[in-house]
Amino acid sequence: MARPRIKDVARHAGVSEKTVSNVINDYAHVSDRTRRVVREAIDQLGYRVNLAGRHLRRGRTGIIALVVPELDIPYFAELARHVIREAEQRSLTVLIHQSGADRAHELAALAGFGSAFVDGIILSPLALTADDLRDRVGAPPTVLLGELLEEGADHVAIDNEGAAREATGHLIGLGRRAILAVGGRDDSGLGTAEARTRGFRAALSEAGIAYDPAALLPVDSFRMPDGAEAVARALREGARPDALLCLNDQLALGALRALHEHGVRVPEDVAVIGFDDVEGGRFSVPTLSTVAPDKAAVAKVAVQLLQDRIEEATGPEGRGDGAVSVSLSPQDRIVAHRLVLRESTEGRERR
Amino acid sequence: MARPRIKDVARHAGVSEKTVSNVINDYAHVSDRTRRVVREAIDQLGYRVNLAGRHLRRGRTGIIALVVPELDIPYFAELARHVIREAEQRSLTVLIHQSGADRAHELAALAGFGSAFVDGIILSPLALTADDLRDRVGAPPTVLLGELLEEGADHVAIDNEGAAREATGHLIGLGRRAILAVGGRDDSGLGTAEARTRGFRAALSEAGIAYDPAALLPVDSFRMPDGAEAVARALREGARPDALLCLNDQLALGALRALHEHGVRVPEDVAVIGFDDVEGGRFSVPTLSTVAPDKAAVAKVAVQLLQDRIEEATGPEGRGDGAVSVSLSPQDRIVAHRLVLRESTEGRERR
DNA sequence: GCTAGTTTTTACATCGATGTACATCGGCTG
DNA sequence: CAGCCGATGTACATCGATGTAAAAACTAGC
Repeated sequence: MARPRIKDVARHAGVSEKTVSNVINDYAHVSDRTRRVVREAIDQLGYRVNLAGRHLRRGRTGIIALVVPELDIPYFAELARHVIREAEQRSLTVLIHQSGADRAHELAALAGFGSAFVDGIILSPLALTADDLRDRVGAPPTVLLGELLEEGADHVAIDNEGAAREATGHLIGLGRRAILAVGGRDDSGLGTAEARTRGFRAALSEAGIAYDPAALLPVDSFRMPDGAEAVARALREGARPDALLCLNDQLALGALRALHEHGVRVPEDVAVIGFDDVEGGRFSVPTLSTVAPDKAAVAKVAVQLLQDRIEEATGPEGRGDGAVSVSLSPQDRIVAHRLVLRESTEGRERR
Repeated sequence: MARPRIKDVARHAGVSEKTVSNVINDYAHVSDRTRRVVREAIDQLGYRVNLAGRHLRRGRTGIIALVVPELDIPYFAELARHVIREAEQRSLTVLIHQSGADRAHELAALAGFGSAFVDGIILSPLALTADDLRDRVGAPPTVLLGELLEEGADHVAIDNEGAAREATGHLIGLGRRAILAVGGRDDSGLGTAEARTRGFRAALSEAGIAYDPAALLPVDSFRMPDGAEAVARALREGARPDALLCLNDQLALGALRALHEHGVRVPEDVAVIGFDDVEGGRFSVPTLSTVAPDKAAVAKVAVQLLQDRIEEATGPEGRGDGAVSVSLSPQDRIVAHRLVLRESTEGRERR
């Protein structure tokens, strides 16, 4: 049998459609008796509201999109878990979208998937440029995760530069001097990797260690194979580091593997530290020291901020046009991070 | 300025709303000149179709939901990547939903999130019972991943029992006799873990090895900490296995860590094999032997099957009522798997 | 019993896009 | 040049739910 509509429920209960709607939406002025009759009709027919109709009328879907480069980079998966939890508490549904670190996909996401059917977007950009963020007429409210790409957008991040400086400082404190930055790159840009590279250089400079551009091992993406390859290549080419600052844990885990294959001991010969504090680093051999961002806080702040923007754009009851408003000044929110020291820098004795 | 509607574009271009709609939808009989004029108006106004209106009219959203227990279990993240890719090729958008292995959430997903706004669902169930799958009036078409829970539902899986038998056989072939199944459980049920446990027992029995129920190390969930704890506890309690069949790679990676901490050599003292072939197992120390399901095939078959069901339920052009149809017989699709042998069973020399 | 005030319920328009059915146009045939 | 045809374009109804405004039902007070 076809799915029942509100009309069917109304007929079945002998009331008007609007009354059924009122019951569904807990409108105050409905007599108990009517309410009961309608409820029964709903149960009997197995009626459930049609989101399309409601969405059209209300102008809101209650869905927000989380756009990440790759879901199978554990950091993003763990972050997604937190965002979902946080959104759920505010009765928002999260649509996760994988951009594949592809500019076209990220742009499509920014535009609301070519159709404004999400109320807002939390975007973790990799390939976007600052220009892409301008001129977003009609796009839904957006919060960026990671480094600020451009004035005028809300964003949530840790202090990447400071964190990298601390992590590098930790390595230096262990007496290491020949430190490579795996994933490091030219630090003039705006992204997260650039900020971390800046922190790396700042720490070297503070310690009076000369900086050699060859200390940056570039990678194509931030995954285990890339970390393993970059380190293997460096060793083959004669590099003799005594420490590695890996710009994320995946690179670090790949690096651990490469060091192992080359018979290099960690941390005795080479100390290794990463970023993100993913679960894999707590069970690797050796366990991985890392910069742990407060992921729950990132998620909480991002969802909160986005919800504020949504309400601002459409009014608390919806029925706005969903366009970006420029009234509130953009927010830069920094959340906490901390160093988590494990075997890959501190050795086994610490356990 | 408010978001433009089709009406605004029509006025701007000096044509009717329907003509604009025809252009948007690539209807054949529109003159080139009209098409161009409309396109220009669309660009100038920055018009994008409103999904709510289209959805209401067409009865389809082009969105399917993928429901997994936990996104930060890499297997599901990797699977999600494949499903997304596959769906994209069929111009479907994937909404990922995390059920937290929670029955209430899985039920909500089955019901289409309390509102039929997804066209179909791919569900990887953990906590559902067969009963939950009955009586799904009005719910969208659904494809299950993993073992068959109940006649009458479409599902896609590998031959879990057979795969477990092969994996166990491999361990036995290495001369191992004292094999523990990490994550193993009472094998009378219908889930994936149960099927793998059956395969484990079958292999033991074929090899004439006596089965001791203590060989099953139960876990609360299938993550690294659980694997590490289960194995650590077994060792503390005096177990002296020479091989571990771990029901997924996360458990195996946790087990590797626990063995390492107890000074047990892998694979010399204990051989370890897992399931899923996640990326972490290719970089662990030692690398992890595993049963590799053809994830791309799982995704492909699942999306394909789901799309067929959707068309069947609503007609190729949409505008159906989205209710479950019982006309086509339910499909049981088995996809390929293979053993991937790495250091954790074969040792270093193989590389 | 009637009026004023309040609560409950209803009819109707509306959100935006698109299918249906029909009107119009230009060109071609005989 | 009438008549016909296919190609284009349009008016209108429709999808389902809900806001608005007003009618209906009820209550209380005199």
